[in-house]
Amino acid sequence: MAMSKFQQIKAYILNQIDSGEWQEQHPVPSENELAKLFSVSRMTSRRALDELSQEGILERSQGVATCVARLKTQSSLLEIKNIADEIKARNHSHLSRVITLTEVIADALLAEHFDIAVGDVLFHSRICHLENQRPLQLEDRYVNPQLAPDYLQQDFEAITSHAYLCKVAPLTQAEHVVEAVIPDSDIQHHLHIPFNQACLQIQRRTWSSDGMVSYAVLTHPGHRYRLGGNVNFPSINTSNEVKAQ
Amino acid sequence: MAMSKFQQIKAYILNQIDSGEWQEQHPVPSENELAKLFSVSRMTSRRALDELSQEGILERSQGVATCVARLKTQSSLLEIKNIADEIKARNHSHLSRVITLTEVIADALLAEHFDIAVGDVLFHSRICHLENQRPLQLEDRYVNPQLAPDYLQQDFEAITSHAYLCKVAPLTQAEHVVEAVIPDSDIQHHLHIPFNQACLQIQRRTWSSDGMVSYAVLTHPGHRYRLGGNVNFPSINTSNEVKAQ
DNA sequence: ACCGTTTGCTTGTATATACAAGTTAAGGCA
DNA sequence: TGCCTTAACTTGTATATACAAGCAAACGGT
Repeated sequence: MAMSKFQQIKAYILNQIDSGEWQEQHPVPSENELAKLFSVSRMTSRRALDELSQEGILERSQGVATCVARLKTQSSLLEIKNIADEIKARNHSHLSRVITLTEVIADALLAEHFDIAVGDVLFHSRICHLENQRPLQLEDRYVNPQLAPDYLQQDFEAITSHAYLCKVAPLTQAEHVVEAVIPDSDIQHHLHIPFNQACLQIQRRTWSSDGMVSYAVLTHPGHRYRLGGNVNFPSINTSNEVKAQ
Repeated sequence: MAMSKFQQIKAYILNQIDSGEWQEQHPVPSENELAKLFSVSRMTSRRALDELSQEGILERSQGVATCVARLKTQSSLLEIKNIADEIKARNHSHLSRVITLTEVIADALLAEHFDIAVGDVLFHSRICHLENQRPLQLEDRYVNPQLAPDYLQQDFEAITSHAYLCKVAPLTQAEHVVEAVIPDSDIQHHLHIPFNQACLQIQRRTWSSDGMVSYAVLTHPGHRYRLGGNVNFPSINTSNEVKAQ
């Protein structure tokens, strides 16, 4: 593999965190300790810590220590594409559990969303996405059978439905609606949440060049999932002066 | 003052980009050139380039050069600037009702958000925004007194706090976090919502060139307010990766 | 003209060293 | 006890040096 030394140290640290050995706020070894442990110079161990802190995995504070950061489960709004990528980016394990995968008949609401007739056939999948064995998202997806005829034959525990759809019907546009809801008891059960827990729900409609591909309702436990975003304003922050402390 | 050397180099580069001197894809001086220019070691100039590339300002490619990155297409997604504009855009009446306008002492949470000490003074306003006489948003805003010393003397039923802050401390950056919550009884009361109604809550932090300006918590009744947006996908996320775990 | 090698740039990794700056806890004096 | 100094850590900045790895253009022989 020929991983460079600082990458080995990063991998080691991520491993400790991932395995639960080091919990949130747990102090990691200091630069000097890591340098000794791995027989490298301090600058090398430092680089590992620096990059991990940059990535939001660790938090450093001068004069004190470097600790495992509180995980914020944040995602930028622009990247609501793939929950699997998001989880993997946090170096956590991702599992998809297929709950339902079948044909359904469009009711009035679905017919309106897809702009089809009531009674037309759609594909439907209900998949629960788990991060480190804990439910993070319940994905209810309705798919246009014309654009993905083999949808029901896929193994969505091996490839995400999103990835599959991107393959067979490259998306050109998406629309999101975000709202706060208290989900029905069925969803509560799948997400392992208590009664009356608020949830963040994203309704996502996607189009390819050939028309609307899918309508997905993504429900997240409100207390764990955060949907964040940064907006930068045109003028670049030169940030030369002060910080008003 | 007393900016460290690598920060001076970063500022110099950002300046060149901001002034239009260096356009997209324009190569910036090499590590060695910068080192000579600023009379620093290569490791120091390198750090400036490294951080800027990490921040997405520059793109580096081994063996070739470091160039100004292509600007990313901005999201039109979170246009959460001004609830008053939004209501007026729907041709409805907008009213602000000031509930609280006072000094507060920073607790641990606020201190962390503002990066100040616990016990420092902040300004606080709680304002309820009504659409057609019905509550649509409860705005809890904490303001840096250094950047808006006259905040408490304003009449926020005549001008929105957002508009005032934009005037006295033009914003350069903002960060949003959206989540679903069940608010406390006080907020429930102000928003006229029943017990255990889910709400969409936006936490918004804004910066001007002189530092962080304000931290606002905007709470909306879940059943009425929706946060929507369109995202266009210029280049398609290949996302071919099958996860073999 | 074609093709491989060399040369000279670039960025990437790694080390040893030095001092500055921030925090905490132990120690000592009043 | 209470307060202050100091010592012993931590992270942050900066330097000089070395070699590895990637790329491209100049060079040279066929």
